[in-house]
Amino acid sequence: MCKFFLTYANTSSYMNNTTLKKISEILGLSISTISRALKNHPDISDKTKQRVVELAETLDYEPNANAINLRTSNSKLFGLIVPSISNWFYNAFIASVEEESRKNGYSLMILQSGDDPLIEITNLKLCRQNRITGLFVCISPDTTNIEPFLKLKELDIPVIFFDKVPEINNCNKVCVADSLSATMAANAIVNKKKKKVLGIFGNPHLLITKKRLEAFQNTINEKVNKIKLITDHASSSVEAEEIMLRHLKEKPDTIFCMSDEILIGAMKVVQQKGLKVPQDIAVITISNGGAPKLYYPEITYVETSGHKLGKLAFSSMMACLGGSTFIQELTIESLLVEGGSL
Amino acid sequence: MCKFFLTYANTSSYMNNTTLKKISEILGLSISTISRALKNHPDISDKTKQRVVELAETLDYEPNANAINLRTSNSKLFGLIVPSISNWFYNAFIASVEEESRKNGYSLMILQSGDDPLIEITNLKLCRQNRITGLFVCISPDTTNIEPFLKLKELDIPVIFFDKVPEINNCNKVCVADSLSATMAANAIVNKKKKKVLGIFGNPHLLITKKRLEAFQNTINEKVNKIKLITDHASSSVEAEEIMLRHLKEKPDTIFCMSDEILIGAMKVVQQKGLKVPQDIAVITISNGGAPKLYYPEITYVETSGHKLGKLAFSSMMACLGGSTFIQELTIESLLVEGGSL
DNA sequence: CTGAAAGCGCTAACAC
DNA sequence: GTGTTAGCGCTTTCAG
Repeated sequence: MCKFFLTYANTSSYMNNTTLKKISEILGLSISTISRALKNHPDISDKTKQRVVELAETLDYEPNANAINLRTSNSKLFGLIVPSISNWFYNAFIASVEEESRKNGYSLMILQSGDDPLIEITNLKLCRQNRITGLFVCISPDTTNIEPFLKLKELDIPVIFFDKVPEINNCNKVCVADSLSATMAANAIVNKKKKKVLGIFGNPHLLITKKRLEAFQNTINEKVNKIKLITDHASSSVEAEEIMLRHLKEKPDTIFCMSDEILIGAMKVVQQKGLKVPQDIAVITISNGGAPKLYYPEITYVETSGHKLGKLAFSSMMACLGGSTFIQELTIESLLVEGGSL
Repeated sequence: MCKFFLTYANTSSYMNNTTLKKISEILGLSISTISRALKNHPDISDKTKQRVVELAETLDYEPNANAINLRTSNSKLFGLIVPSISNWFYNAFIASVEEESRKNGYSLMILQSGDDPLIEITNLKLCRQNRITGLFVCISPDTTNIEPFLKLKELDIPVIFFDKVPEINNCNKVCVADSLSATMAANAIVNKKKKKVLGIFGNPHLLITKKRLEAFQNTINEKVNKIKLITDHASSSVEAEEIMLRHLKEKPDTIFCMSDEILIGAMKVVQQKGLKVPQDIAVITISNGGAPKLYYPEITYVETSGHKLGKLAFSSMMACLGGSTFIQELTIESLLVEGGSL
């Protein structure tokens, strides 16, 4: 006991943490016995277990994750790198991955890159230094070199690319159905017998934009061109607002927005001009579901669910961890959610 | 060299990570020399440093954070527990804290409680197990027992409560100016000579609601009651919508919303009824700034900035870490941001 | 059923 | 300038 109190008095502030050693000294047992007792190992007698568990609780013992990771080389920690968490879609994705992680005994280290490739690399280093078990990553549009990410595979750390994925083949990707979503939106417009559509798309350099634009155009145009289609590109809500304002003179009867960001810009103009939706102008968008519910009537949208994508990414991760070396490119289905805007 | 390759071949997959030992074996130097060289220690000769750094880069060395933390008892890791990241205000707060953390060489572990006290405790344990250096926490409304959080102080881990803080005194808190914000909004309404105000407030059990309601009422009423004030409570956007619909018959000329959530509900009704803002009805809200910009005209709001609060929380944390034992209750100033809605 | 001992990767006296 | 050594807290053979 004397030794115990001596140790106790000696410790620096940080050392107030209870350790196996401390418990073992108080109980007069070995460290390994304490360790086993706390994990409910069959070798240990029930009486011993009880004594140990009791004291551990009294002393508010929490295992040192660093020591465990160091010893076992199994951090039970996932990394998640995303351009920004201030986004409905990524919010939903993260919430979903986090929930699954927690349920499966993993923690999640969430890092934002702010669409800066340099910060992205810093974040990646951080993940590596913390010896993450696996990585979920959505690369920024300006990321040209994905080598650092692929290097993780040499270390047997699975990498699941999500949403914005590299254009190479030998990696795991989970995506929303870009082409299909745009096609579904286009079909919904066709079915409503619309005549003149303004399609506002995102940054033309992004793969997602190219895919959605192409699919949308094709679907609209293959209907023996009875529908007039105007398309334009906006990289922000404010740009979308300007574009909307400019093209309104051409009297479109329907607006298609490629994303929430664009929808928000377009809807400001709808409010500004006092347009009635859908009488004066019909609106349809592609969305995770947050933005369309801001308006009256609620906007009809093709749902690309961040939540579902998160679940998919997680199961893909678990498959990799389970030993699957099968490279997968997975896509979640989209769904038309009818509001009153079309 | 033989030994090196043997080791290499032997290692399990995870062990592909380069370690100081591996470098030391290849270079025929001791581990400590490598360690020093990599930290640019003055004792080490420039030639040695160069050789070491070069090989480390070739081998893609990343220090093992777990080993360092274990050894130094300094994790350079902050924990952040928040009800939800799907929220403009918390988004801004987190982004701000994360940025500051990164700039100061810390990482951030973001955890969501989903307003569930049980998950909150799980998250807290996780933080402790990872031996965080400090904690930022916004408690959920249902959290009754804050003892576990205060216990961190015994371990010399600073805790900064933010936004939703406990009602006790001996802890560090950073908050937005609840009463003042409501007062400012009320004054803005008074200055515009409005006659009949509908104030929609949040969940009546929350401290934030009580404070804002009281300040708002007092300010409106002290103007020799020329202004008629109707107040009601909504716990969600949908409820706000219903309340708005119900009270519209009483013909208020101004709507005050306590939060983004409520604003969104109220604005759906404005759209539904085709009301002109501010001619038919004026609107003012308290917000971080995201939601008011969704509408045309943009909504006038009293800004309670998540970004500023994050900065404040961080500096408060650094003060604690710097040895300050001074318990602080800090508040950020609010600011009236004029849109066109009042 | 319990203990002793080695070692995960790293840092920091302390030697020389 | 460089090496030796001990030890952070934990798991896990191997012995008894």
